[in-house]
Amino acid sequence: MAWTDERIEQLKSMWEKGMTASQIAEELGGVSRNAVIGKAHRLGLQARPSPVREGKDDGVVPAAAAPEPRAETAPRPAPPRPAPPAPERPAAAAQPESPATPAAPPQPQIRSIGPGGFLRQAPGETSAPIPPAPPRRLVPAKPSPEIAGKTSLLDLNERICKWPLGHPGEPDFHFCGAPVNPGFPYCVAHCGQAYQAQLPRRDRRPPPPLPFGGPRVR
DNA sequence: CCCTGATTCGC
DNA sequence: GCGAATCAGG
Repeated sequence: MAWTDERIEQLKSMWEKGMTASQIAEELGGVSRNAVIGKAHRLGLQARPSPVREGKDDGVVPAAAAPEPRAETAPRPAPPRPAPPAPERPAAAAQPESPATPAAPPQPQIRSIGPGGFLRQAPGETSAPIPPAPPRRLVPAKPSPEIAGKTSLLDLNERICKWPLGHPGEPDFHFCGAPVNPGFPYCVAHCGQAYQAQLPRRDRRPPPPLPFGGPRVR
């Protein structure tokens, strides 16, 4: 797969967005993680925090030695961590006890919950509109108990057995999940089922009689 | 083991 | 220039 201008642009963009070389390689397709890394370096893209980094040029660095800052080496920029801004929750509900504020008046107001957790205003209510609820943190849905601990479709990757167990649509449908026989999509046992040597015709077991007597002959 | 990026070196 | 092989840390 050639490094066309377009693919190089994609690589630059994804690399600068902080995607890992593996992710970029998978996204581009047709190239390995190493190819992406090699190309990125040849393009002079900014180095990323690497587990290897230093430690090879200095054969021996006593821990007590003066920490020489190595002016030659480019200053190591902080990793571009896209720190998610902590959503500052409007502290309306978190009001600490305020002496000047009397206890909240009882509000047996009947409200219903709209989609997304919005409080519906009662009909005819004259107060200011209720501000929308703050965005809620999304958490992964719990898997159904039938497939808890089983290998689901989303768990599949190149190193676990993809032999299906059960049938799609059934609540407990899942996949084998054992380590694959390297180079195959299945584990050794399921490779044995998936790939069978073809026997000479005379050695093949004749098919069992069909339960309904076989196709009608006229 | 898995992952990561850096480097090397034959092509 | 390319990228597999290798290294080495997390």
